[in-house]
Amino acid sequence: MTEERIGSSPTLRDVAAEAGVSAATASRALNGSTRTVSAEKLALVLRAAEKLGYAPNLSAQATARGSTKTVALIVHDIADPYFSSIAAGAIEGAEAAGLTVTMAVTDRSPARELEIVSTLRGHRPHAIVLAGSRIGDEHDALAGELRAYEAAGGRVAVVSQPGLPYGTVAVDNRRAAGDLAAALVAHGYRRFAVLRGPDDLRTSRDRSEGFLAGLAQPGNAVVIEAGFTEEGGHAAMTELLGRGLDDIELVFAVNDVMAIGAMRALRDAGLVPGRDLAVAGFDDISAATDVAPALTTVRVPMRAMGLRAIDLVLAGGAENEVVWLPTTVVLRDSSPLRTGR
Amino acid sequence: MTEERIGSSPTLRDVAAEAGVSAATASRALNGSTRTVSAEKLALVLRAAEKLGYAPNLSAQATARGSTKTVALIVHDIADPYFSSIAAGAIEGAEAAGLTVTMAVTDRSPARELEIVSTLRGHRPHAIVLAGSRIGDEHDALAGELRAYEAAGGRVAVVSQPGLPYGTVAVDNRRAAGDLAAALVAHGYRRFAVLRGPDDLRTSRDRSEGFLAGLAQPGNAVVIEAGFTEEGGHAAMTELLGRGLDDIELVFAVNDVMAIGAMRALRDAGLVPGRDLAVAGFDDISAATDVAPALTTVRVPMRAMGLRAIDLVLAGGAENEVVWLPTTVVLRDSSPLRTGR
DNA sequence: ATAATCTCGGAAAACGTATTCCATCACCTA
DNA sequence: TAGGTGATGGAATACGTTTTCCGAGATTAT
Repeated sequence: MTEERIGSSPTLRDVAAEAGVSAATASRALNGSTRTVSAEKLALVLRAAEKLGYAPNLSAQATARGSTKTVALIVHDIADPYFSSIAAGAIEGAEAAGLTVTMAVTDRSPARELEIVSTLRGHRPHAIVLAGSRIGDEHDALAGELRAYEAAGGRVAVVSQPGLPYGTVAVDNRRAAGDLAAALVAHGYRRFAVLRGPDDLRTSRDRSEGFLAGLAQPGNAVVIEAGFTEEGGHAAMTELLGRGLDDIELVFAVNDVMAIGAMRALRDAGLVPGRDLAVAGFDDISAATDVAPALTTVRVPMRAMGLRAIDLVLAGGAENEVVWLPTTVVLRDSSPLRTGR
Repeated sequence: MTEERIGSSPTLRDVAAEAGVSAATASRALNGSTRTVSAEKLALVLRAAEKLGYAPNLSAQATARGSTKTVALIVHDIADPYFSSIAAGAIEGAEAAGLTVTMAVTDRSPARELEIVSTLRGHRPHAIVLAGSRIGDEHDALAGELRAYEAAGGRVAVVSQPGLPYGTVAVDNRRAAGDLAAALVAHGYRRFAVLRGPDDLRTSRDRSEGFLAGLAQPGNAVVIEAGFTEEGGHAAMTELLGRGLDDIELVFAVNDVMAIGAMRALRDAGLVPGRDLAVAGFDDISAATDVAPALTTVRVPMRAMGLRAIDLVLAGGAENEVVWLPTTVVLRDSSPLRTGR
């Protein structure tokens, strides 16, 4: 005998009517308001809400309150384990705080990135987390969009790109790559190739420069640029093999997916990674343990990075606080100890 | 000399005022309305919007229109390559249609799943896509929530769980697993172990039952249940080894991450996957190609599944249309041809 | 020339909620 | 007992849009 309107959700007014109270009281009862409501009416409202299957319209709440309960996460490619791990951490942190995460992927296109941030402004998310962006300087369009967003009260956090005027969580890519280089030199390696990503990718640049700086004689390395993907690593390694530089002992790819692509290229050429040519990567994605030989790399706490980025925007601390997370060099079978020459 | 209110975005009224027109005209000018507005005023409004850096408040739009431009995607674990690939496809499809994707992860907890759908209803998303859920029957709470959501005009699509009264995109897990079993039998294998996930996971059940049914003598297989994760695969394989069933020739894990975990357990025990014990998985995640030996598996078009799920909810075709996507058995080095006994 | 239609602009109402005022009532203090 | 104070409920308004409705010109058909 209850007459529910078909085709639409029950509204706060419906609940109020059912409970025999005003909309204001219903509103106060159903969410954390400063105002108190009598136990009697509270029970009435809760019962009515339950009976009608009421779910507050979050859009309406957002316009009334002027703020939303969502945070936007921007990644290059969600299928890339690096980003999906960061996303997992971010989602975990956000859900713990009662926020929902909206996600957008840039496909590594700066134009797309700009477009995304621009439409995102319309969503008025509580915060925007940029994972692996390539914001240039203060003068480009993206920086402008972000400034506008911040001016309107939004929070911004950046993952893995220190030096921008936002809360940042990062690892010291340069130093870690240097540590890796030093460890490999200590393992007996002398002649290197570096497979790096596009030059405008801060992460790629830091890692490749840090690695070169960590070598005893930096001159001894050939550098090849390629896409920041497994395909890119494959292509770069193929090119390297084509050049016929037989004296190279170890190939360092600036991230694990590239390194794994490079290993595949080696196998395609009939070579055995680790034996014929050593390989090292960066990130320690879970696949790094599973490939054979297991990949020497630098462990980056990706999940923690996502989590801390959320902390950062929620804590609302200093504007451009930088959280540095520790890394570990992990040597595995893809770079066996090199005895003798 | 322009006086912009600090601390908040320009509103439609601001734009209208700046352009010297009414709010109604500004609204009509700035979005695809049925009504036309004169070229002159249109230019004025566009110029004003540009000047002020106007971005429409999507929450307000949503409450006014009564519908949002978002679709919600629910996955078990975004760091799992199976789900992150589906997510990549879904995001691609959604962005192409001008929708934003909000994401939630259940961590494989039915309680969490219910909670998520319930809060999601508040967002009034255009559609909800459930990837890898475990909705039981029509009587449980989750089904109830979904019914309420649909009654209010929302669309639901399900990935990989046919038989529910929603648009579905799936692969025929049972048949594909049977095909894989047949191919392995043809390769000379006779004695099998199956590492499967929790029994209430439809996907796991279909794959393990299909595999057993595809064997010549189904009796010849031992079945071990474990978590649907790499850790689960590792644990299951460790248990299997502990049982000392030396006559087993091939271990089939119901998904690739479990299979990869199983391979790791083999190596931990000093055995060589593929030589001492063959392994096969299911899904063909990209890591399957990169492990050594490369993993025999069934290719599932995960990205396409995400994409088609979005198509399904956008097309608005038949309520419970099922889209079947093709699979391919791919035999790799982890299950070498078995010659003689 | 007049009626009928079309085009376009703006005022105002609507969407579903939060919140600001009032008003009422009970209780406490002096 | 009078005035003050605190708790509680409701009416009304605000949030930033979209959309309905109305009216005024302009255009077309007769």
